[in-house]
Amino acid sequence: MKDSGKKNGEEVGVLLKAMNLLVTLAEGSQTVVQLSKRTGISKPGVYRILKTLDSGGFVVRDSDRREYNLGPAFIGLGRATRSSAGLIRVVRPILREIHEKYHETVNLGVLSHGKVIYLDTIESRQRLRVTVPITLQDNVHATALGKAILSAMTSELALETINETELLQRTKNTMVTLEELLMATKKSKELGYAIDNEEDEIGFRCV
Amino acid sequence: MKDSGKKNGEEVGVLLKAMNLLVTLAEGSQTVVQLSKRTGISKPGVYRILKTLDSGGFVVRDSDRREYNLGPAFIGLGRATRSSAGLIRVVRPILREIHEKYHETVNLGVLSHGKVIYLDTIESRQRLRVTVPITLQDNVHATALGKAILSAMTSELALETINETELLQRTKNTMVTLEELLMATKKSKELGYAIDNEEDEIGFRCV
DNA sequence: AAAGATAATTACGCAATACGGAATTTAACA
DNA sequence: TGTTAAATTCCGTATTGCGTAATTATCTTT
Repeated sequence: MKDSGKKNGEEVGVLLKAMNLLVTLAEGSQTVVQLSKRTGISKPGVYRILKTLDSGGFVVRDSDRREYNLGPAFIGLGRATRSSAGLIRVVRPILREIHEKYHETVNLGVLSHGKVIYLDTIESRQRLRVTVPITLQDNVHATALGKAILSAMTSELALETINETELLQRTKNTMVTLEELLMATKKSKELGYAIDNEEDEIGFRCV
Repeated sequence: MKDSGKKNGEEVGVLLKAMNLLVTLAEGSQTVVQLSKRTGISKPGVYRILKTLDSGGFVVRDSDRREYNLGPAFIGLGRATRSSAGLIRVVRPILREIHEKYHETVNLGVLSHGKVIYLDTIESRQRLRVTVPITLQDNVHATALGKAILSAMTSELALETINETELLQRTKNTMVTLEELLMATKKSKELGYAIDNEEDEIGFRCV
């Protein structure tokens, strides 16, 4: 509901807004008003940006022209990215193996500017009630995957990364101090895995 | 080397440029200068936009920090789009079947604002010499796929679609007049398939 | 290792652009 | 048909992004 296109140093405001909208859209189709409320961007602003993105196939409109969705361009760009990265092809079999073993949802992610961006997911079959909407990115400090990545870094690098992010209090269990987080990271390094105990969202635990 | 961020009606200029850059990047990693030349956007402009996209994980920089690539965000957004579209899951087996039968590259695409956006591709094994770089989108009028799509539409809709695009002369075989194109479309409708006879790129034929 | 060349990055002042409040049109619903 | 809520357009203004030119970093060459 607040910052959405704040220039940090020399970045382009509209673009930040556009990316914000796209990331928000990844969670499901939404109307102009909904997006405006979620992102804090003015209604005409959202409208203009979506219109532009639409012209490039980056978003599409529903049959009733009210809700917007991510467009076909992302499928193409996603493919292009995968083929240039090559990572997923290598890692997917491993994810699948883990999934077979524990029958729980398995995530693959990378770190980018203090956020965990999910690259691949194999969903649990026994999905309890609701389907979890696809999330594009999450905070490093409040997810098991994020902390696992941190623990695999040199401590200087980890520190630098943590400094890049705001330690938002997502739930009452979220670690919001640098000390806590570094401690947890160290522990993870010893254990070989990391834990998220309802730190990002109540009702979800993660290993 | 020319138009890149021309506003048509009420669109956001920088965004058009950014999309242009991303589409260009889909063809392979490139430097600021290369992108500037390819797209006609000024060097500082390219730099600013890439910097912004980088901050959102939409592009990444090579290890030597000179070349830019599409970023992990597209993998996530691609996944999100696929799951909401559901189309590919249905169509892929069919593509594969065709591929098995003829051992040639098979493409799946949709029409978006007068361009064919490629959603999925199964590449030919016997790839002659070079690997064809992944293209995100092509002109409707100069590809077999584009013309196939046109032929499946009502003629009014096809006409409307054609009017949306500039009929660029890609090669000496490209159809640049409305009449030619409508004629070809009609023919395709009868045949059940469409042909691209070196109309988009010399050396490539397509069915 | 120094010089030359090429690319990345920053500075900066100006014009265009994107901004958002308010008005208007369109659509959904009762 | 009337009512409400959303989409879309208007419009004056300030901001933002723009591109030239200067600077710094990086790669090449001898």
